[in-house]
Amino acid sequence: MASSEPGKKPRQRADARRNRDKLVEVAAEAFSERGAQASLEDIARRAGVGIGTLYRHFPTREHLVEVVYRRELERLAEAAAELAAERAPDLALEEWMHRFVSYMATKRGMAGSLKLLMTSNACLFTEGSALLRAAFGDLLAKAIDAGSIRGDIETVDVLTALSSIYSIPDLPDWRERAHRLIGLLMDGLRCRPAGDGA
Amino acid sequence: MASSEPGKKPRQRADARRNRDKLVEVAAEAFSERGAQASLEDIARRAGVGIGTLYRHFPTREHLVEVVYRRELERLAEAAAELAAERAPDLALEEWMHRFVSYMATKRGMAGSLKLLMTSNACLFTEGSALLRAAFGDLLAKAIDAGSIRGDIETVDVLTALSSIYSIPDLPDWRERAHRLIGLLMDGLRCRPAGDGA
DNA sequence: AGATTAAACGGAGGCGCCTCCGCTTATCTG
DNA sequence: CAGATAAGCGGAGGCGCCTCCGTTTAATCT
Repeated sequence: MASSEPGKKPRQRADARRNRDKLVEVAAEAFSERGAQASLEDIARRAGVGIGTLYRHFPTREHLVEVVYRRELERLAEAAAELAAERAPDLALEEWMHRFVSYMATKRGMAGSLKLLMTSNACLFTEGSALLRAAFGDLLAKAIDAGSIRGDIETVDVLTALSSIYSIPDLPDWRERAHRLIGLLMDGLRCRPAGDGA
Repeated sequence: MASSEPGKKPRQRADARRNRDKLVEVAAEAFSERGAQASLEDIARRAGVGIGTLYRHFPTREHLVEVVYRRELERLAEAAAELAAERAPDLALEEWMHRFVSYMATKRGMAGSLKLLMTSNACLFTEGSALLRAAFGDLLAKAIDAGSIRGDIETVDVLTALSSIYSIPDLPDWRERAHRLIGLLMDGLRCRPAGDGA
């Protein structure tokens, strides 16, 4: 009855795990640069495995897309802590917002395949995105504590601003625009010596 | 300046029209028996034309599906008049309802491709289906006038009944069930000599 | 009728999807 | 370490999608 142990480890070969990881990594790249309809055969090729291996690990395109999506989300959340540790609070916040937009771009590309989560642009910080909420809230709080940005700011306000930024209709230069807008947003948030408007 | 005439007839070759018609006919068959993802190459083959010809007439699968759908709808509406002319009013009504269910089955098969019209099962008698409404209303009125079915019936009531019939979840024997239910519905509608229940 | 012309044809070819199954190899056992 | 065993691999093969372009042919002109 050794098979009924709670910490189940029936067997997973090392090469299998390696291939799986490599596939996810390559797929993330492929999806972000060619959209969710990127060729699966191409992904397999770039990962250095046979197409059969890809299909064994991910029975459908949607399986693969979902795994990639989740991984990106977790990475983004982790990045917040790293950035907070190695940069000035306001710069950490800014950099994180840029990454957030890039992430949204990827997610956007996968929208067709992901029937989930994307129904409206309002539900972005629900569900699995509680992680993102927390990450963002931390960065913002740190920046306020450090006095690098204005204190009269609610987390929700900035989230709303971000929402409208990534909700820009799919123009060709979507990413550029979004990043520029983040620059503007940061300028608005930052504390300035003093000054009067005109 | 002969080209600016209002009744434009720039040119359409006879064989082109013939091929197009044949394709629609074959496609209707294919879609109804294999769903909307029936092989386009197979349709072309069965129609006796090259795949290139199919794609010239219908640039995307959706184009073809839509044309087929509209044709079926028109046919169904026309059938009402024919049936009314050649059968007893109650039998005409019954037969028409059976055809209606078959039509819905086809439409159901194409649901994936038709983003339109199918959003909810409530909107079935809107838009282009005004034709169907009219056709059905006529048949029902004739049957009531002739005294073959009960007079205390509203068009809307029977439509509602039909709606619930074709809305049966996709069980394997979906069509059978639906047709049996129509039999029941007709029994209920028909006038009977007299009689007391138990 | 014969010549002319462009509308229309058709299918080869390139690509992607997905399945199937014979071969490899990591892991376990003695 | 050798042998056993099944987890895992991979790519050929069959199918469908769609494009492209050389060939056919209906319609028109003389």
